[in-house]
Amino acid sequence: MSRPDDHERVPPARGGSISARARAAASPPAIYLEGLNDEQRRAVEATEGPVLVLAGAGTGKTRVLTTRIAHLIATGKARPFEILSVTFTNKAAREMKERIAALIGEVGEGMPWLGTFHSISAKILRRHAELVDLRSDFTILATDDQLRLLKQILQAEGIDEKRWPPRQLAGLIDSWKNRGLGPDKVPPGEAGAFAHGRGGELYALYQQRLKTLNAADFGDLLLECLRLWRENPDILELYQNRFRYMLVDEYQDTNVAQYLWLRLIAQKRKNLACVGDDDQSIYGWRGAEVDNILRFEHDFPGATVVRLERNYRSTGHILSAASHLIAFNEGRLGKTLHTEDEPGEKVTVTGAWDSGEEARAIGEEIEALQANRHALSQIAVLVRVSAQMREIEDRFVQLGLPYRVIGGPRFFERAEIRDALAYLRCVNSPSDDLAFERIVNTPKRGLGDATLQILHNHARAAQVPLMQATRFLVETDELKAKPRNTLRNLMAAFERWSAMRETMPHHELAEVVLEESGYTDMWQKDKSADAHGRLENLKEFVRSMEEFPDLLSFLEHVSLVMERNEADNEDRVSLMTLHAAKGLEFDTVFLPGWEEGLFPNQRALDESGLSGLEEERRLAHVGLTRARRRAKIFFASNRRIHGMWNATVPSRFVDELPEESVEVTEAQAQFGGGFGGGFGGRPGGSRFDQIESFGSSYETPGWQRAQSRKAAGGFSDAGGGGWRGGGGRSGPTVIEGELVARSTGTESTFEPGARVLHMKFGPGTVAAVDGNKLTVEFDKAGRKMVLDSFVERT
DNA sequence: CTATTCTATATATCA
DNA sequence: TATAGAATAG
Repeated sequence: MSRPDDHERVPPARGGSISARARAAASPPAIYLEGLNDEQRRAVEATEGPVLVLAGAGTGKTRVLTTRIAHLIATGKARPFEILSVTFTNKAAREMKERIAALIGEVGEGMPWLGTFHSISAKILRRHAELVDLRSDFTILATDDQLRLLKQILQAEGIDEKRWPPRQLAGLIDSWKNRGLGPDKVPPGEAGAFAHGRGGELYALYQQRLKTLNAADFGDLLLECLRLWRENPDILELYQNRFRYMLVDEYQDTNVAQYLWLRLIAQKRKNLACVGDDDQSIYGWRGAEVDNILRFEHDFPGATVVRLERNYRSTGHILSAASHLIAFNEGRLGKTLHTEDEPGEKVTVTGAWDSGEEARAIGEEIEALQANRHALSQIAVLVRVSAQMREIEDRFVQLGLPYRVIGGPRFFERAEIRDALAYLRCVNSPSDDLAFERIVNTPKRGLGDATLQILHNHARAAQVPLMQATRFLVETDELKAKPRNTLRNLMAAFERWSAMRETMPHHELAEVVLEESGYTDMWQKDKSADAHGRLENLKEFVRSMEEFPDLLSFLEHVSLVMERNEADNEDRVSLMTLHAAKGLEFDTVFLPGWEEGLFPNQRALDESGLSGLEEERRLAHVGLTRARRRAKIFFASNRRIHGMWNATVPSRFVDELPEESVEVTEAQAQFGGGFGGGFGGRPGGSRFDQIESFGSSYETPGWQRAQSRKAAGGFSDAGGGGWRGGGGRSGPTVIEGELVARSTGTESTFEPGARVLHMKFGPGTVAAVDGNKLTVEFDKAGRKMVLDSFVERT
């Protein structure tokens, strides 16, 4: 993305250089300002001093941001390379570039300082790497490299990985880095929480390792940038002077490190404009500090605050539902969204018997919409946790509904891509130990722990990179004959490839390397389901290299900016998590799983209490405000959690919606009466008779049933194990009826107290019988629910 | 060293 | 229930 920009040496503009003035004069009077409402216009034109734009969902935030940049350039206040513009995702950065280009004509590389915090920091660090003990070709460590490194450190320190998982340490280090804390500044209490007080020490060791590897992890990009500026005031001043204007998108998502970063860089000119929405802060768990936005006026005295409250996206009912809900939060700056759009359809709340029925109902509603010529690409299903996706996907597959999952593992995080990358990193830099380790035995070459250990020992003893140690060792008899030959061949191959670099375009070289190393072969021989897809990914990987001039620039940027390019214009339903949906909008949005425990998520509540709840509520608000014309909420009364069925209760958020904007329906009339019916669950069934509207009230049978269950204490009182209590317990009759209906229908011949033998769990005593399901107290395995066909009488 | 069996674990995710 | 990673057997 960012090639070295050639504007660097142009002397800084002074008020209005001739060219800038000429440009300003040449452009017709501010066409780009047309169509903005008063507030938006104010946000664009308040160029001087600190500005906070509180932009509610759908109020034209991105438009303000891009117009503001266009305005700065068109009026000659700054040239493109004097504007620092920070976003959180590459996607946002890309979109912004496109929109600016559309406004003021092609800027292309002219906005070199528009990017993510990380890419901008990396760019700065590469220029001054030596000042923070790195070389300018340092590698950027992805999460899995980071974990491997930590694991090595834990092993070297003799710390039990079981008791102190590397992941946990990685999480801790991350959270310290998010708060701008170096190893020396870690609060003793927190450092003590890991491995008997060795947390801080391990953090320091990790940082030390990074330096010797000439590597930085994502957190370091920011942290080292901070250190660079703090320790070198002259360099700080350089950047303070260069950036005449600064803009930050999604300010509510900034963490402490990013806040400090901004504060340093904005200290001098103070032309910092932050755009954000405290009601859309949903990343507290990864270090975002809502406080940053709540404190803005305090941190930047004299700040101009502009509120954007006119929503251009959603209809009245949707907006009032979202506003009413979010008003239950206490820690907020307070905005009142309004629209001049018509009220539109009410938000629907639909209760379903279980998650399967919920998925069915969604599928059917989508088919109905489809029959009404609703574009599938304008429909989204937003879930709280990705585990919810499977059942919905299953349903879509059955119905033949085209869908796409948004989010999930990124292209460059896939194993095959990281492997391929590791090969290239080795070709590029023989001292890249992490890359070498990754691929020495991939594909399998018969090199195991033992061999690797020898390499490691020598490398450490001689203070040389692994590859160099290997080159030396294959000429000695330190190694057994077999691994020695294997390694010698591998080293020869790397030498060959390095030589080819001179004579061959880098993407062809990549092909050769993957072919000759046997890597492509490995996947071709693999006959698992996803092997084909992996080969496709590898092809795409090689193809994507063509977009870069050479291997070096490719490597330098993949870790930060490579994304799966989904040039998919097909008409499909989108399925994603609520988090992934931020910033998107759809005509129709389905919101399944509004149940206590799932949403608001129990874990969020347990770990963060009230602030956790408020973040969950903001997430609900984000979900609702993604919808332009239709928002459809669902909850199920029974859901499987970690494979165990649980009775669930509608989310409190459902109760926080304004009654006048909500319509309550029932997914399946069959169970509406509660008792008696419900046997013989017919799959499919007719399409519309199941979704009955009982008018806009909270008085449908299902609703009341759900409420009474809620009042009765819900699943938490049901013994924790869902239905396992069966016979003995006084669980809701309906549940048992349903359970029997789901089973083969034959009543088990076992009775409580019978001794049985299970093929897996061994001997046990039947505690309860429920249809053909038994609850057995096993002598060894404990209490489990099993099908009677899996045990025999003893 | 590799293949199999076993066991622990399960919010969200950006760079 | 599903999966990833570790222990164990071959």
